[in-house]
Amino acid sequence: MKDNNDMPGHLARRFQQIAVAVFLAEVGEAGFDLTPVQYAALATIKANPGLDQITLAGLIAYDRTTITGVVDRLVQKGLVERRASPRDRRARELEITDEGRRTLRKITPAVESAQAIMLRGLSAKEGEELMRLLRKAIAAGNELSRAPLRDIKA
Amino acid sequence: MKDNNDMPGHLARRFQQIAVAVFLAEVGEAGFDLTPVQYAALATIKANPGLDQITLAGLIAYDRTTITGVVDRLVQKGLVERRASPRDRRARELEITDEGRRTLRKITPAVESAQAIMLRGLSAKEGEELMRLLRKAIAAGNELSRAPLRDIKA
DNA sequence: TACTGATAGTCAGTATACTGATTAATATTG
DNA sequence: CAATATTAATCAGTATACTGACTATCAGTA
Repeated sequence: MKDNNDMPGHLARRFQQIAVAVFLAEVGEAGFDLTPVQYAALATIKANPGLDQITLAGLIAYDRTTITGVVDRLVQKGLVERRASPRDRRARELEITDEGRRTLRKITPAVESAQAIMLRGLSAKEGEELMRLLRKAIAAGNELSRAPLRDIKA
Repeated sequence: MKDNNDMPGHLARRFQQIAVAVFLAEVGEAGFDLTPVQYAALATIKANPGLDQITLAGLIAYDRTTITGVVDRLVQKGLVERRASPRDRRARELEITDEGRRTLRKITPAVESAQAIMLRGLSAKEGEELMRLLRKAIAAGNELSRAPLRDIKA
């Protein structure tokens, strides 16, 4: 009888569960109220000023229907501005605000410490190897989810 | 600047996302409508007849507030029976039904093939190593989430 | 036994994630 | 250029996950 511990799917779920908990704990202790998903979106908006929501979704592999709510909350917190694109009236352009920039800067130590904590059972070498294997498995499975990772359209 | 691909948290999320998509696709193709979470719960109920919801939650590391809904849906699908415990009037005992047993049996090939597909980018050795590292990281972080893995109380 | 604390389960509320549909606008093509 | 297809975004609906509160019950102790 196959145990849960032999199921990569179960291990994936469990590791993610811990990763989220650690992230929220570290960030919360630093005095911020930002989820992992919101953080990734905010950082990506900062790195790609003026991008639209579909591009944002592709860069972090979120579903397009999920991104709407995530951006809603970032806007509501005053960290991001959303405005109609002048080039394509279907699209919304996203821009980080000064407040968003400030938050991102101040939150970084907590985010980094969270990444360390979630690997605390592993040696540095093992942590690297885990990330390598995850990247490899993810690359092979990229097209299997509804929200694959996408490059910026040239 | 740290990339998403260097963040174990992001990789965890992405791998889990693919794992769920693959599971649902395989199981759906086999003609069943069962989520990974429901599958794990069902298998655990079968292996531990008469267990209560808190014990079930501990065995698969689900939050106790999540398990309520999961069991609701299993009961509604006729796969599980929930009844008051005679020993403890707070608790509910869970039992798999014949229909649940049948479903579990018929769904197994799809579940196994899903586990293989989500590792298809890795060699057998790499897949084993990924699972080992995940298990190790999870063990070290077990207490960090609200829903840690728990043994059955002796 | 009465009091205190712990436990099983649920509920309301919020956030991710998806399916599938819809609207509005843009792109493509006959 | 008119018909068609595609695309950006949103919406309604469902399923995990969690926080924090609450009820009912049980267990331990003064």
